[in-house]
Amino acid sequence: MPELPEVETVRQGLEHSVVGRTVRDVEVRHPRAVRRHVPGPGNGPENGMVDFAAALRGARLAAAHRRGKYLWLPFDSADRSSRALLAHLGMSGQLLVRPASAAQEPHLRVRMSFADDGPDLRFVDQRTFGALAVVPTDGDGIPVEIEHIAHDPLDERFDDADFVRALRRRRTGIKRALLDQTLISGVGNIYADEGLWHARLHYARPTETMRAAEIERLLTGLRAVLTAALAKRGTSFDSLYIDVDGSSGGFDQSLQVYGRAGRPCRRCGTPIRKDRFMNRSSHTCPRCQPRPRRARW
DNA sequence: CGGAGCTCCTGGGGGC
DNA sequence: TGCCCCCAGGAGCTCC
Repeated sequence: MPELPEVETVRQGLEHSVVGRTVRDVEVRHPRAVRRHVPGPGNGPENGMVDFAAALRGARLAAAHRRGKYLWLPFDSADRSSRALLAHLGMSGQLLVRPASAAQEPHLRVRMSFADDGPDLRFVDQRTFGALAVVPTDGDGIPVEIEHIAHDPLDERFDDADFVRALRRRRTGIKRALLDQTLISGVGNIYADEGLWHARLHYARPTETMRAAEIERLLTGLRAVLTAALAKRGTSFDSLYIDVDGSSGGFDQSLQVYGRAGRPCRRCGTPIRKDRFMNRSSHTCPRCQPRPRRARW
């Protein structure tokens, strides 16, 4: 499940292997992969697959940026300066730099070749929750589609005091808030569970009852986990996440609660508990993270 | 408009 | 062995 450490690892790979290169050809092999692409006016048939490929052909990719779990590569020629290739990996999306001669992956969705005859960039996505699009960018160079995404907790622009205020105004449970990308970005199910364990907070804790010191403790825990995971190039829990070279991340060995149901808490030895919550799994230590009296879902 | 539920999707794995 | 169902979950959408 690509979250901040995984997406940032992919971004670094793209910066190294794709930035500065010019797209020669684009092959869209599955319409769902470009479902978020909006064909521009006067761009021929109202066919997102055709328009996406046409918009990308000939573009020189000038940089690789990330906001939360989104990646984008702005185009740099003058007439394309306000457009970018936007990518979200969803649950199982992979951006792979592969030799043009390499065999097709089973779930290859989009294939891009480059004018320099170097390796392809391939978008492979088993569960098809991910997507690519060519989109307009605003005056700050940010895709309009993702202006609503908050800064992530490793970003120096992230304002702790603003987050404390915004969180305490919410009327929901803390995990639901952590997964809301308009409040804090880059955190998904794995790192939310890990961060809450580090801060000894239960996922159903009502946000409006949280003290500023508890929220700071949570940010400290999240930052520790995200930083350590990034250093290991991410978590490859179900092997669907790999970086642009096809290598796995190593942080799954360091997970404290996620995927450890029934096994002892490494702090107190109590068996880790797994609950269904928000139509997904949540992992807690029942002793370190007691359920609040007034739980909020 | 904030909050919460629904939905998209595929392949691995467990149960029978 | 084969088949069915559950499970993994990010985020846009819809409804209240």
